[in-house]
Amino acid sequence: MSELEQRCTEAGLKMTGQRRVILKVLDSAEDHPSVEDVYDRARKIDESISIATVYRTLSLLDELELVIRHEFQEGYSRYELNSDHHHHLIDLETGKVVEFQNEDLEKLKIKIAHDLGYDLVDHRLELYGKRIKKK
Amino acid sequence: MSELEQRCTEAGLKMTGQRRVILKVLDSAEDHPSVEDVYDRARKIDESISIATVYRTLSLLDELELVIRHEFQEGYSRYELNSDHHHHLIDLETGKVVEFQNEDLEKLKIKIAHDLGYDLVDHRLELYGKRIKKK
DNA sequence: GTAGCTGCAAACTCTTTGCAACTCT
DNA sequence: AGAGTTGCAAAGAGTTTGCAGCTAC
Repeated sequence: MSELEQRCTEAGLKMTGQRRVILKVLDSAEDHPSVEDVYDRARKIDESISIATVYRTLSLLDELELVIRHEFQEGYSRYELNSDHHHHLIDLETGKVVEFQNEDLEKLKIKIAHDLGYDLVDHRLELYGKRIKKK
Repeated sequence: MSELEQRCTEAGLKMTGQRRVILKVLDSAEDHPSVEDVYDRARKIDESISIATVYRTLSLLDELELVIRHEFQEGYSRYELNSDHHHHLIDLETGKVVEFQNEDLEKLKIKIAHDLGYDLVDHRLELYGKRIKKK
């Protein structure tokens, strides 16, 4: 039983075949798949999975914070496993998503919120850029 | 003719009654109204405006960059006039939106993108927080 | 006069949900 | 056995669009 499956079981979820497949898809994803993506990949393993189950499972995983739901400005959601904290730079020409971390940024965010009289609970930072062309 | 109307005319838009009303609503908004909000406020001035026109007008204004379209994590869009550059902190308890600017942040964003090999074209930063309670 | 704009209703996209059947535990 | 889960299809929310008539220029 994978660590992910274990965490689901601990949270009280029944470990069904469909869930196992979806978790596997997420675990082996190296990108930030949309619901459609997860659905397509899951179907390659088990033809019978329905998209409603994918939606329901992803929602549950989001509630358990095992997964992070992103809404890059595309009109739908993308998901990724919740591991190390990081941000995203979206390549406007290719749609590629580059992950990054920055310590200064983390500190600055907290400071800004604090200066405004708030405790930072959550945040969202996305950069949208174009690759610098080498001459 | 307001400055906003003028900028629309210059961009080649016909200045219809509906557009004038919508621009007025945006111009006098002190918040970040949703499409519904704009629609409701516009209807108070002109009963006959349809929501399709509000959607179409806001899209146009967004293309012209006269307006900024936000998608805070709510499942719909909010708009504001595009004036000075700033970011938003959303109060998780009240939904209130606090605007802020931060020079260090601006520099840092550009630097991060550049270090990753990208020219920063656009970005999105939102903080979600809870007001610090005074004792 | 005519290109562009409007209201209306239908269509679209993404997501959620009611329900009866099924399946983990 | 029974609560939780599933697939299906229908419904929802927000947004877009085709069309015939209207209007600013």
